Amino acid sequence: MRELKTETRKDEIIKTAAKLFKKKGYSAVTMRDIAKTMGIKAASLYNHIQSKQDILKSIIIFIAEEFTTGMELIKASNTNSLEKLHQMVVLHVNITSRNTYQMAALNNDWMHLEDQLDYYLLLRQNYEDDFINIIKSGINAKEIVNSNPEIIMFSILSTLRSLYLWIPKKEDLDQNELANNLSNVLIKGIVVKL
Amino acid sequence: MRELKTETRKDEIIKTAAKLFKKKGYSAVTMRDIAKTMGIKAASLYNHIQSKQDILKSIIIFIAEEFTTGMELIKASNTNSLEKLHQMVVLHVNITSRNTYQMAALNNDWMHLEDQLDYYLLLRQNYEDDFINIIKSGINAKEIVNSNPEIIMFSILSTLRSLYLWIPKKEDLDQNELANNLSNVLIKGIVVKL
DNA sequence: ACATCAAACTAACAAGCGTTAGTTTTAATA
DNA sequence: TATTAAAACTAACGCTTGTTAGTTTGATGT
Repeated sequence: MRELKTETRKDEIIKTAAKLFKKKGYSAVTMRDIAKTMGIKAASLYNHIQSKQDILKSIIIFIAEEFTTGMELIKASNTNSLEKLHQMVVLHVNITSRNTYQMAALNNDWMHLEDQLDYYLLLRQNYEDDFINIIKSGINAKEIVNSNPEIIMFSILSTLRSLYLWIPKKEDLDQNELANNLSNVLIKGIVVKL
Repeated sequence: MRELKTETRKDEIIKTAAKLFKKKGYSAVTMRDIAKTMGIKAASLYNHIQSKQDILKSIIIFIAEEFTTGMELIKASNTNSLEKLHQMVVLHVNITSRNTYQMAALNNDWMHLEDQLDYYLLLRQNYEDDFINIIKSGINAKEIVNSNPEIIMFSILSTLRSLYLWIPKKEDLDQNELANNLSNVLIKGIVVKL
């Protein structure tokens, strides 16, 4: 009889692999590294996964689709552009807090995807298109300064994409406080207004 | 008689390697990849360099020391904190414009340094310490908002460290314009003040 | 024409890679 | 207790890796 497990052995392998990928990158991690960390032999991994590539795909596509889903909700929300940007900060803080290791792989190892590379690039392009449209709407509505929209997107997105490097060091800080501080800095800047 | 060459064969190897490291990461690039790109055999590389590790070290340490030198000049400059932050943006735009491939290796492959890892980490730590001290001075002088200095540093530094991903796509944009736009967005934010 | 020397070459190595095949262990079910 | 299935194991494969040793090439200066 088939049970409903909370975490399968495959999930453990993927989690362990993601942890190692964050530390050394996909290419530098061997199947023997992953196995040793789990206290088993490399060949045993293949009872649960199809290939090393299969592990990378599972990690990256899962997260990429979470971002896509989140962005759909933000687009559908009935709010102004600045509020949408705040929701995006919350989305990134939330996903990154729950998946620090996986976020490292998404950011650094996506180019090692094989079959799913085009699909990943499509999701990423759509996300960036949605992002820049929110910024352009904000400029049109005179909520956002009339600066180069690409520079604005680049600046904010770079910070959000680097969260995975920073969140694990600050486990005490709670998600809401971080998201609020961060969107304040990103949106209002840091200069004291006179 | 020894000539003074503008670019040695070793420099060409390092430049070629950096280009490939940016595309696939240090671990995924083989000596045969580098050689093939240059139209020679892998063994020939060893007439000019000591090891693969030697190439990585040359790339990363050179850039890290450029940042250290730049930061010393900024610290010594007789200006307020906001002006120092602007100078840091200029420093990053300048170094990144001249070394896009090398910046990728610095950001993504530093953990594969062996002998020089501790030295690199020291330079990075010193840089971040100097950075955060500038921010704290700005807060004390009431030039910068009294927000969490670590969040401010993280936000700005993430953007500056990601410049290498973005600059090569915008070869038309000139350095001064980019630096000015960027420090405006980072310092003044993006919200329209009423 | 000859010597020199940098920079290429061929050939090979030992170690490590992802992966497969077939076998044994383990623990729950009938 | 016997059966079954999941999940571990051993052993090995074909290939790629960084690197070395020794040799040939080709241009330069005397």
